[in-house]
Amino acid sequence: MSRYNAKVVEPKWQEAWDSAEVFKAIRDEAREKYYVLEMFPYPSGRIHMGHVRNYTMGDVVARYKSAQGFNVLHPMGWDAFGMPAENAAMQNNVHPGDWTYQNIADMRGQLKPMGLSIDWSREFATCDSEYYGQQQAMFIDMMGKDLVYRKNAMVNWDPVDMTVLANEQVEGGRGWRSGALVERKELTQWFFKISEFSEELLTALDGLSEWPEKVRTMQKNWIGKSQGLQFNFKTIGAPEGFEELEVYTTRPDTLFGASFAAISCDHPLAKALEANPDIAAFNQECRKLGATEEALETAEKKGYDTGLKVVHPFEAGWELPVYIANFVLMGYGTGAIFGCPAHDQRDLDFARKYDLVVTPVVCDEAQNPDTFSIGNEAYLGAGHIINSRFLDGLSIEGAKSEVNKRIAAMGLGEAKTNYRLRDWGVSRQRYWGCPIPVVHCDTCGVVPEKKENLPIELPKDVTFDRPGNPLDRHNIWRNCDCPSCGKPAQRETDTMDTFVDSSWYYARFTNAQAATPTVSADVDYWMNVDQYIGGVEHAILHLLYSRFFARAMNLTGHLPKAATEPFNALFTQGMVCHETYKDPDGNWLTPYEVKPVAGGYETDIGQPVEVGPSIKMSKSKKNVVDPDDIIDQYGADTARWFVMSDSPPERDVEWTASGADAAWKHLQRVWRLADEIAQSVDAGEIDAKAALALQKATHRAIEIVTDGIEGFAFNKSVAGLYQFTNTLAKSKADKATKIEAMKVMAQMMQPMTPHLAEEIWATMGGTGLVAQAAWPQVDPAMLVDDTVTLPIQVNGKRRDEIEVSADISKEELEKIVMANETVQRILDGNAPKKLIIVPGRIVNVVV
RNA sequence: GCCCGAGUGGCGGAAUGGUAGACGCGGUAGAUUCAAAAUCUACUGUCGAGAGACGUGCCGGUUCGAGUCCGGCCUCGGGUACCA
Repeated sequence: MSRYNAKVVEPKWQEAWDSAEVFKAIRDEAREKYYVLEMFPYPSGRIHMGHVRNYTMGDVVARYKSAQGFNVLHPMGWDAFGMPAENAAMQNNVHPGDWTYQNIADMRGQLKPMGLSIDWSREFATCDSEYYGQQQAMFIDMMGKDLVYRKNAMVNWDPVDMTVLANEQVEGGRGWRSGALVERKELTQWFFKISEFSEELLTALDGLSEWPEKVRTMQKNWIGKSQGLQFNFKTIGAPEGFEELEVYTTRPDTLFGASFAAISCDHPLAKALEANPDIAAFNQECRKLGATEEALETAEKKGYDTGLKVVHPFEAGWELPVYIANFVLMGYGTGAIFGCPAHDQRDLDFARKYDLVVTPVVCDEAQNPDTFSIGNEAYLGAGHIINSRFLDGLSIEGAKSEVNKRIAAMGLGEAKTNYRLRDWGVSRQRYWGCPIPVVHCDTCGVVPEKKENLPIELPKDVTFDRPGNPLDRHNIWRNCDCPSCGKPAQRETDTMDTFVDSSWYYARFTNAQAATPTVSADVDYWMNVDQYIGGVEHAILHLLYSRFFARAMNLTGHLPKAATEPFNALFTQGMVCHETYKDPDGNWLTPYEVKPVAGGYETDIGQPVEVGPSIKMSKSKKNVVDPDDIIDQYGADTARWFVMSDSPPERDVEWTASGADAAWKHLQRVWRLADEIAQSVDAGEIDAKAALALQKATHRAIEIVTDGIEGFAFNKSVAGLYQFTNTLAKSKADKATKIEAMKVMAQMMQPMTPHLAEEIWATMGGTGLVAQAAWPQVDPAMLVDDTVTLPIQVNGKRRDEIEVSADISKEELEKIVMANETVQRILDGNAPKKLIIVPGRIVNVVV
């Protein structure tokens, strides 16, 4: 018996595919295309199980679609800019570029042996100047279409390192390196006008029928459309220029329940009041809260009474105090609100703390309006208006429109639709990113670079011995000629958010070497991505930015109108999780640095290990496991088979080492079976019944495996293949029938275990490569069974089962059921109340 | 805090509102072997001798019938705009 040796077999077939250029995607208008794309990886240096799972899923789809006759595009690239490269530069004194390209080489070296059906000729990294130069060209085009602007925005500022920090680099309000308390600081930064597309991005979600509902819901909530009222309060005692305070509210119906007004610490009025040292100090304290929404929302609600008042618009003598409050966001609405504590939990918490009036103005229909009062929980439900003069008795909706009408008539404001979605700040004060291609000229102001000067390449000679952006202190690079007047000028030193890089890479893959961002013949043919696959963690930012960018590319002539929604179908796979470990000093440990002991883990030097929850594998938490061991030990097919088994693709998986061995055993078994069949000799009479049974099982397997792949339930396809293997192993059918069955097995296994499938295909005498064979077709006649097993329930509980012919009549079935011993015993002479028959499924006797 | 998910045997998981636990791991017993590995066969949710009872995170509801639908919770995970 010949043995299956993955180490020999896998490279052999990979070479065969390469030399036949099986996976090279060639534009061919005569053929229908299919574009499969997995979210490209960040080149951290090692592939992990998440990558293996993600790229195997994409590969299964790509190979399956190819077998169905589509002209498949399945490319790969690298999301190569970003912070880790700069961190490595600081820690290990390596250049971010060298570090990144070395990582790419390492990871490519790990990916290629997996036998993925990728067209590697289209590979690029976003840090290639050929790529980011085209991105700069599009930035300039977007400036031309007025999609880009500058404004002030907040960043995390480390006052010791004198540098901008990412949110991730702020831990408990302190800078991760310096330990200094982080402040919010205003900087002039570049923005894309994504908010101009709020409505469009929202309504277009309805057309994304092949996206998961949860992703569309998350994006909808993120865009956050709200109908409200924007109006002015008259102020009393405010500095000059602040005679009015403009607020935005989604609850104008609760205006008579107002008990205070509140402004953000970044509101112009709050800043104007900073002459008062107490207010300056309070504002400063608020700014130390950090810049994230989470930090602001979970912080204890605090306010400072400015002493100013605003006048209620419907009652001249009614004055409300004006607070500066740490929970009011400058970035949403007008940065000022009125608080109605009875019907907003945050406002209520605030009012209880500062002892403000709480007047209910919406009454629960189930309550008595005279006694309805608010405890420590705001009332958010439906009801009618009370305590509100001319609004009393109205519904919430009725009151809203009445208030809007009166405010508009008084000339104080108007109804307004607001969106939570903010413009996309793309400025990063960092080196390892795409330089923003503009020049600052004393004469001409801010001007775009000339396209013929692109790419504006990053200078190589930089150092990371000091914090901050090396571009800022690289005077040779910074100094340039103004593209407009030719006089000496200075380059912009901000680079772009890496989300920009990943917002159009899918389009670049359609012609990765072009001298323009895209080529219309190629985007026209290959776009859209038919199946996009990636993690749910990208449900909002990456996917929303990509949807915006595709629209911007359409407006600047780089994508056709048909590609403004670039991803036809989206599948979000679950994450690969692992426990986290910390040593007694609180440093993260990798799973390789801990060893199991009774009751837990300890370090190499015997220190106790604190075990944390199982969470998304990430470099920063060090809970990453290498798939290399499995690939080395068992081969790529085993690794691929293993990650497709068991867990449904959309679910998170917890990495465990057991099970890989089982996958390997199964593949060995299939090979052994194929080998036995090839060497077998028919003896005696041919068993026609067994042959038919095997043929039927084959077609049932085709149905299960096909449905599994179509439905992104690869684990069910795998289970079906296990079952089919068991059937085939036990079959008494003749050799020819078994060979046919085994050939179908090879075709069905090909997307998941392509190397073994080729080997079996060749052994069974298949023509050509199984990678190029057509997908097997189900013969519906082979799926029909003569008899069917029906469970019999009594009162919904299963009591017995009967075997009946598949086309039995209802009357006949009733007779059989009533004659059934178990039913008779339970009925005990009584007549049944009801008999429910679901044809082919179940019988339920109701007593 | 807010938004979005998930929760089923010892474990990974299966189940158009219709036999809960397919398939795999692990376990037990047996065959084979000088012995072992490998392989093959059978059994394997819990309780119970059995009939049967109980079982899908918790509480309640709809239904002839609920893991599945509805309401209210709990726990865990993802996102929260400078991690990618």
